[in-house]
Amino acid sequence: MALNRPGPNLGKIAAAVGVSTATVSNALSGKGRVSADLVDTIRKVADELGYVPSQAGRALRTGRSGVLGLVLPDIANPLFPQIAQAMEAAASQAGYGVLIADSRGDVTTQTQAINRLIERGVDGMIIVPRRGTRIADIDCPVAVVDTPSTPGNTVSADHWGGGRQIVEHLGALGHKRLLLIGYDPASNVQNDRIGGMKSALMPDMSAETIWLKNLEQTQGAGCAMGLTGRVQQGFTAFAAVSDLHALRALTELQQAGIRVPEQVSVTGFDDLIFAPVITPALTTIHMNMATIADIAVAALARAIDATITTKPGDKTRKTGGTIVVAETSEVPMELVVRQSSGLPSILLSSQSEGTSVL
Amino acid sequence: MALNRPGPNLGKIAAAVGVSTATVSNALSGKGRVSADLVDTIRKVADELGYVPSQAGRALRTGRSGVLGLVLPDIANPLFPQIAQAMEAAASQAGYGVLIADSRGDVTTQTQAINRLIERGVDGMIIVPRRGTRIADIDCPVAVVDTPSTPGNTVSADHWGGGRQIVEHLGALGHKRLLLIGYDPASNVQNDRIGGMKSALMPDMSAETIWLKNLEQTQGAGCAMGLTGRVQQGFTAFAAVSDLHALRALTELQQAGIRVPEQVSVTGFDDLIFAPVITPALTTIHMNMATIADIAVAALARAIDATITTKPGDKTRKTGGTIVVAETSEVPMELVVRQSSGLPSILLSSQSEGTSVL
DNA sequence: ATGGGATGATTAATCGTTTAACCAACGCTA
DNA sequence: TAGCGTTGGTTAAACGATTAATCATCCCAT
Repeated sequence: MALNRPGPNLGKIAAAVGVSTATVSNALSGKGRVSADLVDTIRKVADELGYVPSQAGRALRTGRSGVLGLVLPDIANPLFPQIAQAMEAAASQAGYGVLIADSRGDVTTQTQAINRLIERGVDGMIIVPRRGTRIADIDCPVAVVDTPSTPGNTVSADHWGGGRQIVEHLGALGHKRLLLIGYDPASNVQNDRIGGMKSALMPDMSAETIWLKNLEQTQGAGCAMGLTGRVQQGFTAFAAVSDLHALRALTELQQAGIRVPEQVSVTGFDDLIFAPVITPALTTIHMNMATIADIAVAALARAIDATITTKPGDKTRKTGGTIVVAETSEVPMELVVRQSSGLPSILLSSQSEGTSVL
Repeated sequence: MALNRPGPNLGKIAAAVGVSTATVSNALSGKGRVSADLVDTIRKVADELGYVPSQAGRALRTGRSGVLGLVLPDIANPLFPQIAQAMEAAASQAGYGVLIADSRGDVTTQTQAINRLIERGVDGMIIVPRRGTRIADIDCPVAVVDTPSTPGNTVSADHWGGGRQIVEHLGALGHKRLLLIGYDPASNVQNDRIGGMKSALMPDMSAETIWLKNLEQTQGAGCAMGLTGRVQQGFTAFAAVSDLHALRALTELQQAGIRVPEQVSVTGFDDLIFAPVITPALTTIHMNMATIADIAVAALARAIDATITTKPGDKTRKTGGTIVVAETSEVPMELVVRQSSGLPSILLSSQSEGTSVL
């Protein structure tokens, strides 16, 4: 049967020019020794014929597929678009394709997804881990993108530093009592963000932390957070570890008639798509995904290029489990001040109240 | 050089069992004629050796990569996670991998992205088109997922029907004056949603449509929509073509002290991740992405299997531009009634006002 | 003039899988 | 027992690109 690809191959070009396929290959790759004008001729003919190299043939010969696997704990995560977009851009810039693997929140599914990627012959993987992810027994270079405190983390945003910035901002505005809103206490990222927030508290400031996941276990998913009570208790700022939870807090407060930012401030994390367009626009921490992706892909590419130099015939070679390291592992986050954070009502009451209505 | 893959290949299994590689291939694929017990032996040995077939070798021989390309107009679109997740699931179910290509909103970039996919040898593509997308000159099966009114659409949600459902719901609640909120008047999907909404208006109902993109061109991105004025004009329901815009409307109304759903109702589209957790939870239209993905992938797989039967050596074969068709092209959407829609204040005022406070 | 580098191209092997074509038995019928 | 279909396997040729090894020139210095 042997289904032929529609386009021409090296042999066709070689025949057209009147040289050997090896020369064509060398000319196009610029590797061997080919005279300058022959290179030109070959390039031109290749273009005319609309030649596109067969990745399959190349992959078979070189043992490299030119494809990276992107393993995500849950594609449904609202942050995923940013990650996928940045990784795809960085990878295609570096000449790689991106194969996605979603584990839909399940560890077993994740293992299967990783195996499928290996079967597809990816040259490397970018893994955004979930607690419980088994990375050890993957036999290709792996870049781990989580948070600096995670062992083996290759590169990530400086979540701790982001937390600091948020609280420094709120502190500068004069907020004293903060409610820190996390979702999953088992998440490294969220813990780092909260940890950073706490570390930036000035002596005259205090903070309490709630974890929505725990709350939802008793009160059901999407339950109210009881923020009205918190406001009465004197909390003036609500700092969430994600814009999603910040939005949840914001709408709950608005619904209760509490004015943001006049009475209390709300801040998020990640600068999700809705952050700038809601009213009031959300003060949040922006993540420079492009930089993170560039670093991750570059580190991966280096590791992949390194494996190519291993001696041929070394069948017992174990590139396995190599978690790639990058020179920079922490990418700073950026505070984006919008309308949802402002002077706390305590301070305003000493001035004429309501002057800073949006 | 010839970098060897770490694992065993067909030859290794063949040597271990003492048969030819062809027999091993036949045994594992179940194609040729191999005795039942020999199949068992081969399977067992293959397992023991941890054999994983080389996709590169297979791809080279069969001309099929086992990979589908997923072309998206803009990964940053909040609906993308759903699409990617569903497509990945459907594809891996059908034995395909998914290579992503993002065009970051640009048509030129999209063309390049499509070309990269072709170079990578994808067997087929799933394209969520953008106006201006050139599909004609793609030489592999293509499934187009947009909206039924788009020419060449393979499968999509019944956006028109979804629009109908929303307005029927609002009509049943007693709303008479509706503001329909679109973003981009050039979007087929949005036009169908709006069209469906209008088609469900009862004789005693009226609707006006605003397009945010036009608004933003004069007033800047993320500008206010002036909904307070609309409420004063007597509009009691705001139906957006996306949860994102519904959220924008909702927060703007809440900020202005207008109560939802007591005074006015707000509805969205797509059931984005924040829809159920905000206050009030958003009434919206849910899209059955899994079904759409299954249909798209199945149609694609059929077309791919069909090309394999074309005679070998047919170098001039043009599978090109074949937009795949599916038996079902419209998948119904589902109304999800939550808290953001309710009886309009006009009706409530005849009863005791404020009884239905959330 | 002749050995020795460059230079420029070719030859042929190889990656791992699939599959058409062929072949050797074996059993069965005529 | 010659002929024939069936069963169970082997052989060998692809697929397309890469690259080590080889070869043929030509040039220049000794």
